[in-house]
Amino acid sequence: MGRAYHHGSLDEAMLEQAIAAVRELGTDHVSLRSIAQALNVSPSSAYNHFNDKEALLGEVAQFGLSVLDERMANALARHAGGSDVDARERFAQLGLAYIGFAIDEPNLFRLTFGPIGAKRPQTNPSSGPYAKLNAALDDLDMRRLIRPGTRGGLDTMVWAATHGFACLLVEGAVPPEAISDFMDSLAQLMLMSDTGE
Amino acid sequence: MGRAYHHGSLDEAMLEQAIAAVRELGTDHVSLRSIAQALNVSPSSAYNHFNDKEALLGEVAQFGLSVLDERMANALARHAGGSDVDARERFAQLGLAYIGFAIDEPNLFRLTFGPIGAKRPQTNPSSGPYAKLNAALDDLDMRRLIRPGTRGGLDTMVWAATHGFACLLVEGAVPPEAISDFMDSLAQLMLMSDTGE
DNA sequence: TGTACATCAGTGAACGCGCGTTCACTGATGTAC
DNA sequence: TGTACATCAGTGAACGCGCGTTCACTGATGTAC
Repeated sequence: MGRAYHHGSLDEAMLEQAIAAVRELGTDHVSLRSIAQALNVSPSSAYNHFNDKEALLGEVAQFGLSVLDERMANALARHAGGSDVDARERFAQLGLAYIGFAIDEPNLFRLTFGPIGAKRPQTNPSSGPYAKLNAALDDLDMRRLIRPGTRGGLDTMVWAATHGFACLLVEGAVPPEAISDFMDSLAQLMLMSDTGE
Repeated sequence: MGRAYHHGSLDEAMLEQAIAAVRELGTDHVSLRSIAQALNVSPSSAYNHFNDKEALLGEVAQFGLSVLDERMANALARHAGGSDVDARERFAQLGLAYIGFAIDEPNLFRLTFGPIGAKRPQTNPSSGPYAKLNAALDDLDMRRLIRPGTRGGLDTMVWAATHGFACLLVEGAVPPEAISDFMDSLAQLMLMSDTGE
């Protein structure tokens, strides 16, 4: 029970607490002092592990990105089949994972794609959300499921559309009921018609 | 020269000062006190004109929206012709106006579409940026320039795509050089091919 | 035209607060001999 | 196994700050008679 003088893993504890605080209160209402207080630790102890407040928030942003990436990976895994229908479904689920992240974690979403998160160099450009989107598009393209000649700008386009929709959703500019229409519209624009109807 | 005891139009002066401060520093670094100070007025005087800080920032957000709307109106006016080419050009310029606003006024853009701005009821749903986009799409649709059957979700889709691209641009996730590719890709997806190439 | 008075946009002091960060320090840990 | 010592993760007090908001007030303005 005796609280050790050395915490042992204060850095991890602080990051976890910061993540919880951002999730609950939003980045703007998180302070180093409140995090230290929540851990029964002096306000200055944070400086043994982080350069400053922004460094800690930066790690929270990175965590947010990893959560998004995990959600997208799960979405892919859930529809791993080899058929064209599976490929379509994977693409759709990737977008829904992105949007789901924004809905479930609005504060994390805002931090991850806000000024602090954007400043971070992405960990690995060959994995991560953007790479997953690109791979899904390549897959659709090889199957000749996207409109011929449109592959070029499609990654940025889909990324922007999905990200923008998620932003609008998070700020309440668009209601959640609009999600399925949005996904349908996106598929309709970029995919070859499947049913022929 | 003698400074009047009654300022005369302190409310307008404060709003102007707030706009300037947001533009320069970003919403997070604007305080009521600094605005009062800049106008050589006591910190409490703001409360004769605004309920609280958020009320003032809300008006700044509204101003931001009006700036965007004006830019879009100008874009339309610059290409008022009656041909199909003009209609296409109007649509494209509408998007570029949106993106240009984000680039030229990143802090205003963030405020306008952030939590504070989104809380505001839109002044008039029948004018404003969204209505302009809708009208431009209707125009294209009547001219049979958009892919048949895609009109339905297209307003939300284009709005999301443009907004998302602007967000990515503002946070530096995408370079300005990507703008023209983005616009091309958007046109390619939703418009009937014009040159037949 | 002159006077009494209500109005209300300003003042300035204060409340009470939390913030990020620095600094000299201390005490627990672990290693070298 | 026992001791000396370096390390460094913590402490706690302080610095210096700006913040939003309230409050009793005052003095300029404009209106009614």
